[in-house]
Amino acid sequence: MAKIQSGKNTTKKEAIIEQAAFLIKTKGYPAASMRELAIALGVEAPSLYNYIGSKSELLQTICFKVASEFSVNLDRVENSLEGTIANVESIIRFHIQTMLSRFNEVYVANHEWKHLKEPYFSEFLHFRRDYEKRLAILIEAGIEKKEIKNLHPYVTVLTILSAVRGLEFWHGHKKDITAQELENDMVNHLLHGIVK
Amino acid sequence: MAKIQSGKNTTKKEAIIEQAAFLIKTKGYPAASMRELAIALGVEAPSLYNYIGSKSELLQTICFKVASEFSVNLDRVENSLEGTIANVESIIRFHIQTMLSRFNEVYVANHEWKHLKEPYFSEFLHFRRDYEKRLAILIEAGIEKKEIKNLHPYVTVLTILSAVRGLEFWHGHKKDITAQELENDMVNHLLHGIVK
DNA sequence: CTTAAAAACTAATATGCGTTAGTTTTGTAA
DNA sequence: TTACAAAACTAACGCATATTAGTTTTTAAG
Repeated sequence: MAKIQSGKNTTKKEAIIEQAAFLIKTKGYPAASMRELAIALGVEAPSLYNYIGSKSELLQTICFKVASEFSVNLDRVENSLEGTIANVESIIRFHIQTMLSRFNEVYVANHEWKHLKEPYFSEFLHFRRDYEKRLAILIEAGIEKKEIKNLHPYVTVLTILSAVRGLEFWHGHKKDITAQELENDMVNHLLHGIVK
Repeated sequence: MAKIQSGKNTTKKEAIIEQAAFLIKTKGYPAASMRELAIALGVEAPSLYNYIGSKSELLQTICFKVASEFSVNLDRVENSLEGTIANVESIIRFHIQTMLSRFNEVYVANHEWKHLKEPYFSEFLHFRRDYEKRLAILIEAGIEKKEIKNLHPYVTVLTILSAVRGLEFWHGHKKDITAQELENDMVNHLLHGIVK
């Protein structure tokens, strides 16, 4: 049968991962079958094992790649000399932009990580908690500097992260509003509220 | 083997649905097996079919029950004589309270509805879009009355719905903050922002 | 052209799934 | 005690799954 097609600067393994992200996002990890993945790549299922070790390895790769990118960005912000508001805004914008530009992978990392096997499941869970904790510390610093309202930091973090995660549903609405407007309005909402 | 236990005011079918909500939430619909559901109820899998028609029927029941409750609440708010801010606040609080008190079922309705079969899938999708549309109309009215900032209504709706949906992750943090504080802080954040 | 490795294939294994059929046990009312 | 229905059981069917083993085809270099 046909060969696995890979774009110019991507290996075949990366082509598989990219397609897997789309399929897992669409069907959910347990319902995403290797056969269907193979068909999408124009190949029989066992051929995939020339490139990957297992189905679960695909999920691991996607989840930890995304996690790493968010972590690196947070490193950068933590070392920034800006004020808390500017830092929080920067993080929100990064989340929105990453969500919109790398939709499939980010969606999978957000929703399908619970199907990771041990020890990856625990590792990912730990990463998530750590990420939230680091954000909460950022918020707390802003509260102490009286730049930010004294709401419970974890609630603030949860509200922000959940809101940006919800961009998954921004599909089919792309005509009404540009990505830039969306980003600006959501930042405005999360920082300053909607009450006039 | 043992009989299916049901609480005082619930039928056995309701006991099955309740346990199914927990299992589907935990494992995801495709990975939630009838055998495991049966074990949790102290029974063999085929015995469940004395009470239910199929596995997919369980998902349908859960999803549409939750949808109905949110719809009824929105009916009430739409007929309210309060201002837009009060209405939006009321809706946010309802979402938070329902999310916290009926966690399993709301989670399943939020995340597993994509595994509904036709025509239920389309029906549920239509309901969701309709619900968002009704909320957007509420927001638009507030903008016209100059009670609410002129942000894109759909972005506002998306931000609010996503934020409350994120309460799924508020577990293990229950010690630090009461449900009432959580509710108040999130409402405050979504209405007035975090910038001092 | 030959050769060797890469990459596809076919066939098969073991496992788990939802569900049905048929049977036995349990509970209740006459 | 008898009789009937509810609710459990065991066994099995048909199907889909991830993965492995072994084989053939394709590709590319000498």
